Amino acid sequence: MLLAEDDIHLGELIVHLLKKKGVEHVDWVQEGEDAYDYALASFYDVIILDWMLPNGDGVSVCQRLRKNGYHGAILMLTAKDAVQDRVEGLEAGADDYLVKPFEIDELMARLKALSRRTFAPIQEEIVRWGAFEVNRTSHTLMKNGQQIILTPREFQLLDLLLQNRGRVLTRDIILDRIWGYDADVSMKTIDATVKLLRKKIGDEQQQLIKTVRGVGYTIEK
Amino acid sequence: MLLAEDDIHLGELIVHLLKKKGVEHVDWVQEGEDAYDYALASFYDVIILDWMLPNGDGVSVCQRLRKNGYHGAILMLTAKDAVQDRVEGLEAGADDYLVKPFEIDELMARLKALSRRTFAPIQEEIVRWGAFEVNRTSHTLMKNGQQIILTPREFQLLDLLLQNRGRVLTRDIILDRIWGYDADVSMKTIDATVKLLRKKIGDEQQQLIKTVRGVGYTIEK
DNA sequence: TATCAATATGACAAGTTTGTGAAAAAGGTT
DNA sequence: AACCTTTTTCACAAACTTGTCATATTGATA
Repeated sequence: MLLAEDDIHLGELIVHLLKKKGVEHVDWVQEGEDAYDYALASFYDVIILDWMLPNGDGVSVCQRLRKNGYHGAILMLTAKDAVQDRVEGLEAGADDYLVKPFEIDELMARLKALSRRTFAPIQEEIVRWGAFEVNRTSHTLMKNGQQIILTPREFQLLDLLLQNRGRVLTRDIILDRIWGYDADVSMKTIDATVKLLRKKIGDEQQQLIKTVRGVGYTIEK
Repeated sequence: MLLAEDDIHLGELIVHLLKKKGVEHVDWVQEGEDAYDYALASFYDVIILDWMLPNGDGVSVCQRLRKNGYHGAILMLTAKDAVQDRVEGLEAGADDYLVKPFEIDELMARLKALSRRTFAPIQEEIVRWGAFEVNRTSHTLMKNGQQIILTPREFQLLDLLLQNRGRVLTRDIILDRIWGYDADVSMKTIDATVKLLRKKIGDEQQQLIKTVRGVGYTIEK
């Protein structure tokens, strides 16, 4: 899930509550352009988009996202309650909106309703990578037509690396994204998971997942 | 599209405007029970449901519809604007709500947003699947011409998995879709039902219904 | 090349998830 | 009420995952 909200306090609160409610993965950006870039770079089921953002307002971000093929749900946050504004938001491609100030229960209820609705028309997402084919909907990995069964952690790690191909992910970031910022595990756990993943995909030579000494891990472009 | 609204004037107005806007087919009922019966009898993309209806109020109709497998969109009309009421509506399984009095433009915008989100592949009445033939109207299952009798729960589960072939369904989603958002049953119930279904279709080896550890269940494409 | 920190490796224990069968609970029918 | 079917729960077993640790290996640097 992606949250685009420039108010630091509200942003922190929402992220905190979402995690508490069991939302696996929340990214938070504070500017319109960032929201746009993140949304098209990664894959989000739902985007919570503030109406007013510095550097690219919510409505135009929403419009451009729809134009460029983003098919997940979009929930707009707005301080305006005029009918015309609501209509404008929905016309821009938002699926729902919530007027500030709102209660967190209502946000949760709306998110739930949205993802219930979003669930069906979600696009197949298949990432091809050399001899591999990663299917994010079926949670499967194929190598030359042969299925490789990954554990959840292994799949998360591969997915994360693949989403960031060409970029080196530091251990800090990996820990943050997979185990969560408040996880209580040692860095060694990452190395161990990398090891397991490498073994499963037959990468003992570290040709596929590269170690960048002193920095982290990467899958090259 | 189904409209459940007891106010004659408002009902006529909405039907009129919907037709004018090009909505092909609008059914209009004025009582809760009728709404319930109509909705389960035919297939509607969207149901517009007034919160207060004679003979079965909107919230309970909504709840029962979800419980009994209605998966289209539901838009609630309400005169109430308290946060708690809104949450109640969404919790009951509505996808959206609109507070009266509203402008027709907003209704149209919301309906548009809803049907964009709802758009689902047309449901086949008879689904063929290997040696099996599933009839979704008569709720029967044939294997090589031999009938296998499934209980309602078993059938719902098979149907849900089959509708989502190639996708892994998490326990959360299965619970939501079969038992309903507010079901008071443990996750183990799902496992138990899977077990029963597997036994009936002769899938003790889990070749047909696969377990994706840590994620959920799936029928492969 | 010697040294040191970073990373890899494999084994293990603890923790989770799923399978299984029996039994209880809930409904429906006669 | 007695009977039947379906649904749900429960307890335990089995299978699998995960994180940690001790130790080995590697690579950078002096």
